[in-house]
Amino acid sequence: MTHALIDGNCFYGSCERVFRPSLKGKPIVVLSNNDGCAVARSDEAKALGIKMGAPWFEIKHLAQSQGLIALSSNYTLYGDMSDRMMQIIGRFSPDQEIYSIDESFISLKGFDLDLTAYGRTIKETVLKEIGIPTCVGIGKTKTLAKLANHFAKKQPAWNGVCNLTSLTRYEIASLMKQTPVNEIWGIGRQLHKKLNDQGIKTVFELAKLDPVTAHKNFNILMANMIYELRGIERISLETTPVPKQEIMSSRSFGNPITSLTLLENVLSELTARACQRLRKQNSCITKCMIFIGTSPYRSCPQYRNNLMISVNAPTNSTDTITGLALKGLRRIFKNNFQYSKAGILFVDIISAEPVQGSLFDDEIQDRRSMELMAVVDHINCAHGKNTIRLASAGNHMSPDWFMKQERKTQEYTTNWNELLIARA
DNA sequence: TCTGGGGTCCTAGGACCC
DNA sequence: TCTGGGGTCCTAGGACCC
Repeated sequence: MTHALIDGNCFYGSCERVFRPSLKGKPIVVLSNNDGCAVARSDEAKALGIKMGAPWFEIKHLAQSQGLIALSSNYTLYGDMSDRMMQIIGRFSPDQEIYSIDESFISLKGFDLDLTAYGRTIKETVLKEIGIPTCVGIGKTKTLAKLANHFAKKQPAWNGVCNLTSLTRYEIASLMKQTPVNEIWGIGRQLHKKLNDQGIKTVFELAKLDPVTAHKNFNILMANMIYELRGIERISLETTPVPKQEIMSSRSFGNPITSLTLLENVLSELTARACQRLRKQNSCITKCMIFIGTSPYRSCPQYRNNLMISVNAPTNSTDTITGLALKGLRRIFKNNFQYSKAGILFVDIISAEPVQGSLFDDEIQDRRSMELMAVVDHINCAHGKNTIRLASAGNHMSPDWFMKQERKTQEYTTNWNELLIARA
């Protein structure tokens, strides 16, 4: 097997730069919701020492002193740019896995050509067609492709394309000896510490470990990582999207909420969003969890609670689920707290196809509800989200309304009113 | 003043069964 | 004083990813 991993460099920042070329060459960061912390950094911003996830209030001073530019996140824009990028990449292989908003694996199995040159062509095509710079990593397994991508990004000599399959064993070993073990896909903070305690500091040292012992000392994931580093495939390419086993819709609020009514509005809309995603993958739920909480970062009285709710018969109806969610909310809501977060989590997701009705279920009602939801989704898709919603979601009340987004750019590609128009 | 939102997989331990 | 062995299912929590 041979895989390539293509990922967008500073993807969110690059999307912004496509529409505002003046941002090129400047230190920019894209902030999370509520303008909370940096979730994307340009090379220039990294050079200023800004870490991933750095809170904005801690790096704000760099705007004055170093010309750092911060933008609120514009997920509609990034989602659309991602779709376009993935489509372009998909032309280069019959098998593609879209791993995240900015990363895609493709299979290069059986490709009898110069893979390094092929990687370069992919990179150049994406740049030419949508203006997003990427890096390409090629390896025998997904883990090796990830590692190659890391080299392509970190070491300028590769020019953005690193093909491990073109190197000798000794060359690969030498690269692995220079690479700290935590650069591996799947080694986070805790595992890094544990491995370090055992004297395993480099990728090379990890690859040398006995997978069976590693399974005992850690878990199966660690064993798989070692096999993958040795070129033995353990993680396969997922070319067809698998239905989600969990769906979460939650928000933190820039300005805390104290009133039950407002919290009901928020939860109602979050539930509607989650239900829409549920129907999109043609699933139902039998259980869900709602949660609310104050901010642990504020020095106000703290309260956090959640409630697991069971549904009578499997459903994906916004109407039914919202009713249950709001009823649950009233049970866990307490007065006199400053709520900073709310959300709903769907667990126990099952296919919508052969729904087993409960004894007490009115089947006709259920079918009508499904039809109603299909119409709602259709209208919201054609005329913009939130065109139709439940009355409990309130009038023009959206969770995003409570979000701080002071630096957001326009939806250049998905909103007629915000298209970029060249002036003569 | 100010710290995101969305996921996955694995393991341990409890409840329950025979 | 003594308290099986084996199995399943479920849940909570930890670790990781982007």
